[in-house]
Amino acid sequence: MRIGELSRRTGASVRSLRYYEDCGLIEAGRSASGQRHYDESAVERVALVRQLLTAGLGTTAIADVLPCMAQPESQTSKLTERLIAERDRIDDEIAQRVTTRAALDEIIGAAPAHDR
Amino acid sequence: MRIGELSRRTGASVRSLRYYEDCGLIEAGRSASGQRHYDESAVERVALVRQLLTAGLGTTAIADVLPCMAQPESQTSKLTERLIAERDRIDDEIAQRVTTRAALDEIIGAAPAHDR
DNA sequence: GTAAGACCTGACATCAATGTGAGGGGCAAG
DNA sequence: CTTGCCCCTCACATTGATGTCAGGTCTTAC
Repeated sequence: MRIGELSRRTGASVRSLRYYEDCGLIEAGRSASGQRHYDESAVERVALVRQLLTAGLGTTAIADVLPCMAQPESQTSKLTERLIAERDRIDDEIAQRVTTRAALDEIIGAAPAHDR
Repeated sequence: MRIGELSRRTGASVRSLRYYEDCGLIEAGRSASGQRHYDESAVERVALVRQLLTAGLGTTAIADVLPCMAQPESQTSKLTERLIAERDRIDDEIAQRVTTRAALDEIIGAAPAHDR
């Protein structure tokens, strides 16, 4: 499939897909005329990239950890360290948000009942 | 206290403190010569601002919800809506991160034991 | 009063992901 | 062959919080 279809099927803009490629997050074959073409697996791959992006990973972090997620056998201890570091960072973010969420919730609870 | 001390006591850079003021998140008195001075309560206030920032709220959202947090009686139904919207957004972020965290954790679990 | 250090404003720089526009090919249907 | 739509690259713009630099003023201790 070409980039427009991949965009439609993943929800990522064409611009973003090209950007992900620049960052080494996805790969594309090229037709003789230079147009990108993707196989089916790209859809899932892009979904994974987007999940990690919205989880707060940067593109370089994703570039590091993606190989392990695609092929577990590629996992080195260096990469495992990286995975652990990112997991721990996510843990911190979760903890921070849980705390703040509770604070907001308490204030909301103090509002007149009909506002909730 | 002046801005340098507030910076030291909160961990926020001087630059950031001025920015928070521009955004209406903190207030400062001014000496005759124009220097900002803060009272003790500013320390806590800045801490709250930073907590909300790291929870992913933008400065305008913080400007909206801060008044409620400082004085619950200032809460209008408009503001309550805003609080609920932000809480729900945080909920989404938490859910997203929990999912991703689990995925990372599973991959980490597949690594050779001595790497963990 | 002078030097050091803290403060002031204003403006430009940074990072990351994405938007947007220009200018130019590619390809399928009529 | 032309029309319309998709694609290409390059490059500049955007958003938000923060860094950084410049040129000038204030405060404090000597």
